[in-house]
Amino acid sequence: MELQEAKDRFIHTWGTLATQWGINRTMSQIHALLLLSPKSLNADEIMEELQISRGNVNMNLRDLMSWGLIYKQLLPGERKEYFQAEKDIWKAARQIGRERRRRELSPILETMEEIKKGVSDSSPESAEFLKVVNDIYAVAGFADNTLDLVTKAEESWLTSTFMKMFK
Amino acid sequence: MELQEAKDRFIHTWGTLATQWGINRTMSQIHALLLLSPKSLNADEIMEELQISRGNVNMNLRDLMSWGLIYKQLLPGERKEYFQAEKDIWKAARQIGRERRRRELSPILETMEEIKKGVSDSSPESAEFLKVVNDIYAVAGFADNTLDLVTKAEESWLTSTFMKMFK
DNA sequence: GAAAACTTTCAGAATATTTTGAAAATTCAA
DNA sequence: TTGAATTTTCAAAATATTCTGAAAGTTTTC
Repeated sequence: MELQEAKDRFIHTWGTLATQWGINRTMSQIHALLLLSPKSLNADEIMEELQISRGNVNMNLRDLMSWGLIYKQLLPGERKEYFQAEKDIWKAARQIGRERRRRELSPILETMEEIKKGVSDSSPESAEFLKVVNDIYAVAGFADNTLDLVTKAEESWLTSTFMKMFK
Repeated sequence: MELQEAKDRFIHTWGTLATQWGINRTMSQIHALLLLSPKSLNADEIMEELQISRGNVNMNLRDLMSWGLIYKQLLPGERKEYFQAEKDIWKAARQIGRERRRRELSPILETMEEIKKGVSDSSPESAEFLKVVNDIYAVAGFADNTLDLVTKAEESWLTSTFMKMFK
């Protein structure tokens, strides 16, 4: 397998896997491209490499920055904006964890809390309903706490201390 | 807030949240409906309740069963198939964790492994590429192990021993 | 074995998401 | 300032996903 072939395969696969996670395919592919690129790239280079439009590139670069996975770089003597990926994969993974926690777990907790407030468990039916809501709240809270802990931890702690818990 | 209103809100919100997780809205709503239903429901009742077609109901019930989140029930004296949700939310959450691990983490590990095999780190460029691949492999492996252990653990262990780590 | 009751399938329709590309906005150098 | 270079926006087009409903398939009953 040629190096370029392997890289292309990586980028392609990364995009496909992302869709399963509910993440835009192109966003993932741009991320993969920047992860693999030794130097930072500008919009034109990304358009050329992935054969996609300028608008698409712009939008997804913006999203990737909001996820904290890439950085904008202004090179001296260059008008164009250059982008580079966070190359520390553990750091990037923590960032993804943080974002998913904020975007996906927090809304669950908020909604369950609101529902809990609004319903009194005066009737058996209400009590049963509230049990489900409370249980989901507890599970989501557990996931939320765990993700919080893990995303704040260092790689070394995760791979040593944390993993030893399970022994 | 009326109980029925709260239930409807729960079902609606659950569906909306699901789409963010890359999960079909209707599948989630059917799951929510069954979670909240004291008795098991048949296809017609679900069609009526959520105002969706028979084909849609059938397909999503099938998916929910493949996720291990609902069970088919054959009631004596009834021709129709009835469905009930796994009411133990911790059990359901473990099931979701197991499935996501199988569907989303395993493919990453497999792909990274294949790429690692196929590329020799003879050149500096190859070595750099392999570093990214190896790092992703390590992070995915960590997530894979953690999810494996958590999905095998009991609720009591998770909420007591595990949570003590946060102190 | 035939018909009724029910479930499954799947092609086409409806809906939702993503992408394009050109116009508008912004930035920067002179 | 001006205008060239670059980025951003967004309506329309392309694509992808989900849903429908009727036909085909299966199971059960008599």
